[in-house]
Amino acid sequence: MAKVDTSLVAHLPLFAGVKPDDLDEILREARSARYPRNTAIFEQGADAQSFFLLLHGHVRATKTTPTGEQIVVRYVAPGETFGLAMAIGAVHYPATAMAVDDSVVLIWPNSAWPRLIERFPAIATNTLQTVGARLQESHTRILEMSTQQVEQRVAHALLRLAKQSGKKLDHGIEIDFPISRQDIAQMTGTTLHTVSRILSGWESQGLVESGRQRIILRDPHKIVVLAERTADSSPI
Amino acid sequence: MAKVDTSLVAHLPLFAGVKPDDLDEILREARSARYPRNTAIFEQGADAQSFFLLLHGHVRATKTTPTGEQIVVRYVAPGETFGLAMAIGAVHYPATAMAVDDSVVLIWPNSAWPRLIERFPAIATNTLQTVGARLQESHTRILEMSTQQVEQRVAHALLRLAKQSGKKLDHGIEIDFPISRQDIAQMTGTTLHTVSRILSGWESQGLVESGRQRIILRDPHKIVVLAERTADSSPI
DNA sequence: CAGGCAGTTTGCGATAGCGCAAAACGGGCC
DNA sequence: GGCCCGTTTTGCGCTATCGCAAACTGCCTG
Repeated sequence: MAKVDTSLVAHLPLFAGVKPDDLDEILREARSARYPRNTAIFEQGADAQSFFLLLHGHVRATKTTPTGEQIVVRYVAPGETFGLAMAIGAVHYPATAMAVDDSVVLIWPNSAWPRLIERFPAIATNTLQTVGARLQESHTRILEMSTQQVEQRVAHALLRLAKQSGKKLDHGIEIDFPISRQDIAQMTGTTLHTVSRILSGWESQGLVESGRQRIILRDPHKIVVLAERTADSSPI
Repeated sequence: MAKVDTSLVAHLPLFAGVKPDDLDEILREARSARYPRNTAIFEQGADAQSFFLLLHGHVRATKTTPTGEQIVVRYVAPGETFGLAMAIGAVHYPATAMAVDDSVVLIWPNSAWPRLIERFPAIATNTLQTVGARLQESHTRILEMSTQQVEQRVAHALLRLAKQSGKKLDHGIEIDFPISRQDIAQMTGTTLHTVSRILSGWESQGLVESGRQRIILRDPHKIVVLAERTADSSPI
């Protein structure tokens, strides 16, 4: 297996406060793997045996109801951890992880976790902070779903994606991985039909340019305005 | 200040893996305080200076939008921690905490946190697990808001409250603190009007008995059935 | 290069739940 | 015991959004 260069991961929040020498030791416990686009990394409900760090690509975490309805929990960007079931005391993965682009991940066996945080308590602290940040994002999402109209929620979702994984273009920001209307619907609690209608509308106003699993924000500023507009703001 | 008996808190998840002698040392760093019903413990956006452990009573955490709309993030039951802004790397409290009943809390200054987790790494691990559990609950809530009708969401919310803070009666379960229609609306992403209509309907079927800030589940089993019924299940 | 399929667009009718308004209720406080 | 205020109930019209159906499109594959 190709060895992972410590310099590539040393700056990640997960390893803040860990000495470079130690980092090497940590990485030796991991193996790396490549997942082609549209392959599952783990399935909701499966025994959690490993935890992951995304090095390259993009991963979508989804949660499914017994009746088959699904939401997108989040998109994982390079440098972020996922599948931390062990750390948060879960025996099974609470969500399904799928590579939406060809992706490369580091994989630690769960058995490494207790040893890791014993030797490097900073890792526990760092993880607590990331999980805490995700908790706050979830609360924000709940707040949005409770108080905003669909159009605003879609605007927020796109802006967040652009911030997390946007590729700056000469004229606009492109979301840097394949994403469908359906995916956006599952991020915002609506249907792909409604998302399609909204994006069509925006496209005709020149706010976005989009097509098959592809979205470019041509006028991010106006989308911010849309996102912040309250229901009773004056139209036009 | 009255000293807190270690035996009262020794069994809490927060202190799992901490030796009784050490516990005493931990508690000496805290002070306790009493908050009468309907008083704020901290406000969203304020500088986070302390973190809290609820000993007695009930606390409601709410999050408010710039435009004044509000959701209930969660209800805190005795034995649970809240206001962990420091632990998750937040400088300001992300929510407002209010005592919904006369409440007694332990309060640690944030400055105690780094020392605490250094001396007792188990506390960091335990906190990571509780925060992780809350994250999963949030995801479940998002899933429900995305896929279920209001009636089912209200059913789920009441069942959760009953489980967390239900007082078993001869015939049913009473939610053990004052809670209004408005509160339930803010937990489920709807309006107090709709909650009122739903509860009225249930009351006429003998599923619940309720009044001013008071709810008794008279037939929890049927409410479970309601909660699980999918939109396309046959009526009656 | 043709075909097929996944993803997207669009129309149209149905409706759950909102928003507003007003009345009824109940409990605590003086 | 009576008053007052916060809470709850209920009616009614409205509309954002869903749900279904059908057509369209662009990409990838063979």
